Amino acid sequence: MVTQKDVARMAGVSQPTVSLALKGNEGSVLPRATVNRVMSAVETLGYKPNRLAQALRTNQTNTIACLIPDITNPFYPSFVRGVQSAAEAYAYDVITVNTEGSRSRELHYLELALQGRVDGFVGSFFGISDQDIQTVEQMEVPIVRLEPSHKKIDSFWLDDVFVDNFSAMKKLTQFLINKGHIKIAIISGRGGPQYVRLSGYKAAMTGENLEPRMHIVDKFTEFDGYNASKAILKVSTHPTAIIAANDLMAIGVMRAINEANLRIPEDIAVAGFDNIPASQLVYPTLTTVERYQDRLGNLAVNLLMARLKSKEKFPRQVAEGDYKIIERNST
Amino acid sequence: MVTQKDVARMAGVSQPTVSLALKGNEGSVLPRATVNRVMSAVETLGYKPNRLAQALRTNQTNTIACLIPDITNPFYPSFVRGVQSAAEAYAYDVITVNTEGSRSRELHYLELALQGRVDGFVGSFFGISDQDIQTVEQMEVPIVRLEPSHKKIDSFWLDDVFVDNFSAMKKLTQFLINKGHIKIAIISGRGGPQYVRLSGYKAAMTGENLEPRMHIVDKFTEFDGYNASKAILKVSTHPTAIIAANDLMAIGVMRAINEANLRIPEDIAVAGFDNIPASQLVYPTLTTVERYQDRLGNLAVNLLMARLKSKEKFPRQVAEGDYKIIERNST
DNA sequence: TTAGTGCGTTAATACGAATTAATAATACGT
DNA sequence: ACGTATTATTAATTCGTATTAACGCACTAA
Repeated sequence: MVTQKDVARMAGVSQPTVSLALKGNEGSVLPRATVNRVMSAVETLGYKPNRLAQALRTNQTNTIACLIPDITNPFYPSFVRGVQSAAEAYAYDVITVNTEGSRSRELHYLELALQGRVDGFVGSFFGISDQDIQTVEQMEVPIVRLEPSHKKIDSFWLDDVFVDNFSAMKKLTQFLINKGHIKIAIISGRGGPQYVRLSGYKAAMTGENLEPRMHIVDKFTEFDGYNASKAILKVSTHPTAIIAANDLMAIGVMRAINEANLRIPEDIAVAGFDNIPASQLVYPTLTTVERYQDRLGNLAVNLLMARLKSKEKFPRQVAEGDYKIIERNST
Repeated sequence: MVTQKDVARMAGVSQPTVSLALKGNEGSVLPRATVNRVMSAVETLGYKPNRLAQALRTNQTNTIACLIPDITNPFYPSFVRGVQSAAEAYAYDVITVNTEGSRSRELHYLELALQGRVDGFVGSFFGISDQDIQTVEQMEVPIVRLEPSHKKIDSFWLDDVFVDNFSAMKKLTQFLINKGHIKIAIISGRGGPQYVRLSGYKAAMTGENLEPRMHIVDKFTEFDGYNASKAILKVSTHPTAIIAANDLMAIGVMRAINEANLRIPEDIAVAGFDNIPASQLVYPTLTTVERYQDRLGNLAVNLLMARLKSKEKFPRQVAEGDYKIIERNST
């Protein structure tokens, strides 16, 4: 492995000179001639700085960790991609980790920072609750969370990016109401983002004096959506529209409707949430809500970098991401 | 940040003693009493070893890089997951990188090793061709590639995992032939794995004295499959089965068939390749080929670890992964 | 008493780069 | 020619850990 010492020897200077030359501080310190000599030695030897050594000395790893519950969940890859491409622009590396959404694993991976492996975190923290914020605050490591709504807490280390799931779902519901639907059911979970979406739905329905029809599920796969709608369709006065709190469940809903020999959207309209890749591959294509995860990833990294680059602490930042209702053929 | 020095001070010993105590080499060197003293100091101070310093000293980062063309391509996340979970078992971290399948980016990221950031590589190398193998060989860094077929090359650093795409596609074609199909078309690209699959199809067809009907595409999205089948369906003697070289295209094919008011599978059967999540969400569900990417990820990491743990060079290893035809409702 | 033998511990050093403080070299003014 | 300012370069040290060689001590055997 080629080191600065080797470069120094070849250029006829000392190691510190090489270090200075490489930093390229606007010709103020080193004369151009020396820099050139060093640079050509760097070139011919193929020197690459050892980032570990740099990190050890400077206390900066130029690496961030991206924590997500599950990379095989179709929602996350594009978030990760957004994170990676933004990080790359800052010359940062990204370590992506699956936490399974478990608190202990999340806390475990936060130790990466204590091991001096990463400078900060970006990601979706399911398990870490308010009581852990103390712990996190003590670590003094910047974290940017991907959250389902605007949360007000005090912190100098926790920033958030979020998409307003509440108003997104409210708007989606309103969209169906405007299409003339009265009997609109929702299938949703009770936790995290799903709770927020549920509230959005409720707000829209009660706002129009319509009766909410809520079907709560514990898990959120296609199968769960399928099962829930089986029950919904049994009732003779079944709804004319079903909203699922995510696309996977919505696709399950569509299957159940198909099997009941009803037509989509003529008999029952269906809408989902997330705009996963599969949503435009099903037939009919699924109306859903796009959250621009890649942009969220970008946004998150930008917030993180602001904190990493700044020498002073500053109060928590919260950035809101866009959403958009994608109208397709299922409504 | 708590260091060994701090622990040493508290335990009333020197830093090297702490280092030795932590290594825990079967009580041979240090007496239990000292070890205990150190350990309790570690505990109360919450000491975490600085992996950067360790890496600098030992020349081992306990980190591997996972290079893939695109994390948003549904084929890869489960491979990545397999890699991560296997690596975690070895206490290795994984840096996942999108290469966009470009040779220059692949080569660029291989430099991570020269920067002392990773111990080895796992992933799918599209761009790196035979002439680069020399370069790679010189780097003396272990690499495990995910390949579409068994490749014979000489190397002490390049291992491969592969699924036999040739026989998989041959078998899939045979499966359709056995169902009584005579006119079977294929939509495929010409490069990489798609070429291998094309060959498998051809072998099966000519083996049964059937005329291959090959439709070559340049890109492999749903849209490309859709377009290609538009052309196929125009002909009055259209095939009774269409195979697409991947699921995305197959789903495009299904859409085209739907729009032509033909039934799947009664009028035309459709089969894909990859078993992406969407393949069981479409209607009808898609017959396809599962390649167990997570296991491939595991396998790849195992090969890599074998090389990392061994002190001697040994000849290239090639491991074959399983595949399985998943029969669903589209055939 | 002396040399020898383990045993437990530590001094010293290295890893590769960054940084501070200091020195060497040169230029400038009188 | 001399002092001073300026510029170019480097010696020395640091980051946190691992490792080797060496040290000191207690104990045994002669």
